[in-house]
Amino acid sequence: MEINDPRAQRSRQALLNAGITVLNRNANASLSDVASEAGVGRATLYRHFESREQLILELAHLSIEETDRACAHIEAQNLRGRQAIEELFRSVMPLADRFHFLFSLWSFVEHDPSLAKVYDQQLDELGDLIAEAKSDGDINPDLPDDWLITLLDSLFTSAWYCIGEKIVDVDQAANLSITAFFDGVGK
Amino acid sequence: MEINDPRAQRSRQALLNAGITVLNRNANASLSDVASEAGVGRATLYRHFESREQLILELAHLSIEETDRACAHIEAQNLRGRQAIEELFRSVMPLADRFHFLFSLWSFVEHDPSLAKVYDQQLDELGDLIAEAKSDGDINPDLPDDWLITLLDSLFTSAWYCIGEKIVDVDQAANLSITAFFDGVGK
DNA sequence: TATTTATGAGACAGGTTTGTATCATACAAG
DNA sequence: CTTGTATGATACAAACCTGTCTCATAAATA
Repeated sequence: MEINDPRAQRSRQALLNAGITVLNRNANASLSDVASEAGVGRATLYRHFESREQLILELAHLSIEETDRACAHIEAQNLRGRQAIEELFRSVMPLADRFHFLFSLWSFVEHDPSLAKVYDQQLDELGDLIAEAKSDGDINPDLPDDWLITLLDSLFTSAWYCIGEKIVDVDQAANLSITAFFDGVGK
Repeated sequence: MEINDPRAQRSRQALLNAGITVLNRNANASLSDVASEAGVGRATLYRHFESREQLILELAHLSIEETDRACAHIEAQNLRGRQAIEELFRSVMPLADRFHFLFSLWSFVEHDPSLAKVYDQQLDELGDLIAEAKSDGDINPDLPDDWLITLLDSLFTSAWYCIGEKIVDVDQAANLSITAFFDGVGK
């Protein structure tokens, strides 16, 4: 398999995109579904990915790295507290499908060491942001960190759902989520 | 099948509980998983439920009715606006697994007419509560109703997850969710 | 105690999914 | 144009799930 061959590159990219789309819709979808969504034969999928497990692992790696890249500028610009978390919403919202993919398939991939390492690092950074926001007075310090992280995650999940249902667009979703997180829906 | 036979009652109840537990964990779990979680043979499951579809439908009915019963007192006491929604959180929180079950398996059961009827009614009542809260000044009227409903659902999902992980208990989860919904996590 | 009946274990057929292999074809590169 | 190779189609075995059936056993009932 020549990785420079344009045919192989096309197939591979189509398969990765289809994998995110199809497995997000149904975590137990068959590889036939993935291949046909990608517009390639099922055999071609197996030429590019050893097994179902390997495909999912590779998708998880891509998703987590993509999320990493999207958030890199937050640290680079030394943002902190509420401002950093607002930027987190705006940066990750367009990648909500990647994020959701990771969450719904986590049980499949949590035991992969290299993946766990990157994920734990992201979780640590999120914990740092929350700690900063608490000490800056942007977040109520009485609230459990784990609950706040779960809340953030569920805000992304619901925002992504609303984007998919065309209830809101990506920018609206980010703004609504930010307001809901910090200020609630009360007047 | 004698419905008064204590053996049959035990098996049936164990299967219903296991169904909620297992299908909540994985909507595509096999009936072997359900049966073994219930501690009964797979054949016994088929003696109580015609098919996989029938089991899911019955679980959905039970869940929606249970939710209905838990919320009945809200209307009976003529609560409205924020007070009603707070009571909704407190009443439904102990049933969060039922609620979550309905949400994740909705595509399986949405075409069942009798179920859709009860569900639409619950959705209408939730819409009424939101409208009242908006006109009472308890909810920002600019926010889309569909987004608010999705947000409520995701708050239940994350609360239920935190309860399962022993991060908070049911009462804490209700209080945290209420505060997060109306006032956000800001100080 | 004797009878009824729900159950567990297991066999079975039909369907789907996974992963491998083969072969003709179409595309890329020299 | 000619060679190399990624692909689609297809066949295949092994595994798994579903739904049905049978039979010996254990629990409920009388």
